[in-house]
Amino acid sequence: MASSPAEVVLGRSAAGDVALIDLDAAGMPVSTVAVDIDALPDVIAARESAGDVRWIWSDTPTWYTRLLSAGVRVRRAWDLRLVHAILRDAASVQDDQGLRGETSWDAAATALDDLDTLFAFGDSVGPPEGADEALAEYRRQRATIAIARTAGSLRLLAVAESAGALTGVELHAAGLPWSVEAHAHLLEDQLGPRTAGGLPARIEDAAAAVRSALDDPGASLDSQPKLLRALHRAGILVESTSQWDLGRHDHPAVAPLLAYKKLMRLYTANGWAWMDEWVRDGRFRPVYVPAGVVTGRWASSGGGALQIPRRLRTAVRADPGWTLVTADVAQLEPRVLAAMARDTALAAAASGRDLYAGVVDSGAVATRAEAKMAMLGAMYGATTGESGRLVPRLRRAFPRAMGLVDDAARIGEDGGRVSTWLGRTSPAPGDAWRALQSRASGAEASGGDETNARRAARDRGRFTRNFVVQGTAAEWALAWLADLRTRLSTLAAVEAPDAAPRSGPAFARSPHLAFFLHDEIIVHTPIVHADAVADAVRTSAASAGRLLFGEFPIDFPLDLKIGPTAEKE
DNA sequence: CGGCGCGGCGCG
DNA sequence: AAAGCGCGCCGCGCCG
Repeated sequence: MASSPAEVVLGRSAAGDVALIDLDAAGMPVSTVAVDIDALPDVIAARESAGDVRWIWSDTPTWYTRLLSAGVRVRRAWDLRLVHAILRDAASVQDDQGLRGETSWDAAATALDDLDTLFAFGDSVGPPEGADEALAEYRRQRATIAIARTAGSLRLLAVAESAGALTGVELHAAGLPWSVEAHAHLLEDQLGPRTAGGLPARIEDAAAAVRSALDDPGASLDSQPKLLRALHRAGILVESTSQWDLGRHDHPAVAPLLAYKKLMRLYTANGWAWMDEWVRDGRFRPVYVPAGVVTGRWASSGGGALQIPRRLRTAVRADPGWTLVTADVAQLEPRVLAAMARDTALAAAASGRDLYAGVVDSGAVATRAEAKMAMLGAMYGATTGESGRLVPRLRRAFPRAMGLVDDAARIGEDGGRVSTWLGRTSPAPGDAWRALQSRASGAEASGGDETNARRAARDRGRFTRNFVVQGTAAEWALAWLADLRTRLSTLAAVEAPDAAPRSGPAFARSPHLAFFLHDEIIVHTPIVHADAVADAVRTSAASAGRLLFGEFPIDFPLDLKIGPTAEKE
């Protein structure tokens, strides 16, 4: 059993430099040192090499971005802003510390644009940066967790969330190795040569084909209302201009229009302009926003990191002498659901490679496609169509798992709140929602009031239904990331110059995380370490499962690949 | 001119 | 083929 890390609070001191406050095991301050801001990276590096430290700070991007760019990496942190948000909303918390009243910690994350100026300690836009305020907030958080009924889970969540915050900053700093050559080749292949002004040739060709097929030389293809009218004039009676709607119609304009939309999407979302703006020195560096989604999932800002088309993944290329280890979890959400619900029948169906095949073997449905549709429908709250029709069969086969999501939905419909496995709690309904419900139950409620209220209640039920599953899956992924990050950091740097990465911070000279997307990771590694990295990826997945669910028999099989990333299917 | 809602579409 | 959850970003069109 490793001893607990030392705890050090970091914050601005009254004199304008940085205070490091060492805490004892009870969280009481035992000593304070003040250091000049320019000396901070060296001081922190020295403490890191002297022993295991958890750095307690207001906000990870604020502090860690500058440290990383000075070449200093830390192992552990406690992000007061992120943990505050968890505890503020957590249903399992008694707020006798007055934590919920400390609203200055509710401030949004620091904008990345501001990071360069933050260490001037001027007018900060983020949460309090002062060491005394940070210490007081940490003591509130510690005490709040200690008396919660689920102290162990909340502490685990706080630590995992903070490790995620470190990882998010590191992912941005390291970036995803991206070949502008491969990307440009794909663009030219699909769109034609880059043009100085006007649209690329393939897009113009498709547009001309559409207008010709519509017999409408002036048809606007980019304005939805105008396009809809043009389609109607040509006798194509679609209700929308979506590709699914269009695809159901058999008209010579449909194929070129779908092609136009596809090419236009590539051009506007991930074309040359995107490349120029987001790829620097062979790296795509999105801004990751840990816990940016209410469920605890990460969001991203800039570059659309969560929406890189699979077809563009061919532009992800390791540096010379390096390779990529790509892994994603097969059916993470239903596995997490099985474990949360302690549903041994679903866990048994999930055992091995493919959960959906296991569901078929259980006899609940006939085909893999039905199993997938039914399971997604159960977790998302489908009520109509084939998905809605199949869900009752899952209810009979897996009553515990389905009972868990059905309960979550009912609580949401009633205006209640639900929590993830580790205790992240969904937000309470807003005033408008409450007003709608009480108006509908009043004496002079109209039929319209009741319809609207019922629809809003069901909308919220679908949200809370999904919240418990999506949020717990996000917790599993955090645990996976955190454990993997630690394991990777123990793999030695490679000294061979031909295996040096082309760009990036110091820590990226050895195997490191390069991408994360909900249930998928990409590690950039020297080729000599690829097998060790793959082992670490698998081991950390197993470890994450045990950390959350103990000995409950659920496994989290990975699709893992060493080598160039390829588009799926 | 900027802000915002919407339709549409990419990702899990 | 799409429906049920969660996102971000694009262009358009409307508003002030």
